[in-house]
Amino acid sequence: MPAHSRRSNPLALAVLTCFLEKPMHPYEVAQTLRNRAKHQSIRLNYGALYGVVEALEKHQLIRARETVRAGRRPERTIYEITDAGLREMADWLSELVSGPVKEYLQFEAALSLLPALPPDEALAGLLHRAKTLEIEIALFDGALAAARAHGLPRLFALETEYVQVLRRAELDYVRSLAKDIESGELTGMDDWRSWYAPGGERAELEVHPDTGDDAPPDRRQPPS
Amino acid sequence: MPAHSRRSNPLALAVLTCFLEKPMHPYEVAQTLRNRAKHQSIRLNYGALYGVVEALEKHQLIRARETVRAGRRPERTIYEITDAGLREMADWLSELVSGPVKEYLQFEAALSLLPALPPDEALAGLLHRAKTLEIEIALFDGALAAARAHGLPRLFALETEYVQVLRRAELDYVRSLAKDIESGELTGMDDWRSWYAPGGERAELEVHPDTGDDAPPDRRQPPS
DNA sequence: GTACGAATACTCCTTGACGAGTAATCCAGG
DNA sequence: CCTGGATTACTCGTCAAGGAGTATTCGTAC
Repeated sequence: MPAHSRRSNPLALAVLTCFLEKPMHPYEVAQTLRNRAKHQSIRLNYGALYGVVEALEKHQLIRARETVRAGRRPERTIYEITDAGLREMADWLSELVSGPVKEYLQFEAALSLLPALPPDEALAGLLHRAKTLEIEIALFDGALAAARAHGLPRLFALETEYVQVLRRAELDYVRSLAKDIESGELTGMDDWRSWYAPGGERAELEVHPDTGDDAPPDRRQPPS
Repeated sequence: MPAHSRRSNPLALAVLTCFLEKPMHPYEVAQTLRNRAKHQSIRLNYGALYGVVEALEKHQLIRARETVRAGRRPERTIYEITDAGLREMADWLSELVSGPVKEYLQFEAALSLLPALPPDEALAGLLHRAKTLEIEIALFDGALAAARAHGLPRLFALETEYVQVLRRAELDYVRSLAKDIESGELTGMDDWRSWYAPGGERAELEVHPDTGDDAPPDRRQPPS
C-alpha cells in the first residue's frame, strides 16, 4: 500500500508512459509496447497487463474514460492518465535512473555456487558461455546497425546499447576467469581440485571460511 | 511440472548444494547460506525457503531423513539429497554457467523509457547514478580486499568480482551517455528537447518509428 | 458463400514470492 | 527465581505473475 509497493513492477511504469501519449485501452497499450520492442526490456504478458491496469486505476493514477464496443467483441475500456499518475511516473522513472538497485542475476548465483561443480565442468561451461556471448554480441551489433540505417535515432536504442556494454564486460570477465582456472592461477584451485579427486568427496564447501560480518554492507537500495 | 519449471528459483539450487555437504534441517540451510553471504547473490527469505524445500521433496530431489525435537520446539525435519537431486544440481548449475539467460534489469527498462523524462531531469539522474556507482565500486573493492586479507580464496568471491565488473562497465556507459546528452551529440536530442519546450507537449514518443521486425531475434534462452 | 487459419482481445486459475506474525527457548540482570 | 528482550524456527495469508484457454472477428482462397 505504501507508495513504493506499486513500484515493484516496471510494467506499470511503461503503461503510464503509454497513457502519457494518449488515452488507450489496455490491449492497445500492449500493441504499442510490442511495436516499440519494449518487451525486450520489460517483462510483458497479458495476465500481468490487465492486473497492472486495474491496480493503477485503484491508485487513481489512471482513470477510465469510456467503454466502447465494436461488434459483439468484449468491450474495451479506454483509460487516461491523471495528474497524480503524471507525477508518479516522473518520480518513479527519475528514481530508476538515478539510483542503482540490487538485481539478482542468475550468473551471479551460478558463480557463487561454482565450487559445487567439478573444475573441468565449470571450465567447459565458462568456455561455452564465452562462445554464446560472442554470438549474441554480434547479433545485437547487427540489429543496432540495422536500426540506425533504418533511421531510428540513437535515443531510442539506449537500452540495447546498455545491455551490449554489459555483455561485453561479462565476456571479458568470463574469458579471464577461464584463463585463471586453466592456468591454476586462481586462489583456491588446489582445494577445489582435491575435493573432486578420486577418494575425497568430503565436506565440499565447508573448508571455506565463513565471511561473517566482513561482508560488504547490505545495500539493496542505496541512499537516494 | 516439466523439468525446467522448478529451475525458475535459484534458491532451490543453493539449497541443493547445501544438502550436498551434509544432511540438514531447513533452518540450518538458511544459516549456512547467510553465513556465507550467499543472500547477496541469491534471493533468500523464510517464506520462500520452506516452500522450496517442500517442492524439492515432492520432486524426490531430497528426502526426509529424520525429525528431531529439542524440548517443546517445533520439530525440525532433516533432509538429505538423493541421487536424482545430485544429478539435477550438477545439470542445472552447469546450464546456468554455460548459457546466458535474458535478465530484465530495472535500468534497462528506465533507459528504454528515458524519453518520457525531460532531458535535463534525465541528465541529472544519470549524473547522480554515476556518483552512486563510484561509491558502490569503492565499497566493494574494499570488501574484496578485506576478504582477501582475511584469507578467503578468490574462488569464493567470484560473484562479487563479477558484479563489480558489471558496475564498472555501467559507470563507463552512464558517463559517456551523460556526456553525449550534455553536448547534444546524441541523435534524437533535438526532438527530445522540443517535446518539453514550452508549447509542444504533444505526441511524446509517437514520432519514433516503430522498429517492427527489424528488432533483434527473441533469444531468451540461447541454444545450448 | 463458406471454410479455415491467423490475429484480436481478453479471462481465469494455478504457482509461488513475500514478509509479518508467532511460539518456543535462551540468556542476562535484578 | 523470575522477568524481559533477543534469537530460533517456523506458519500463514495475501497478492501478484504467468500462461494456457476461449471467444470473436478478419482475411483469403476455393
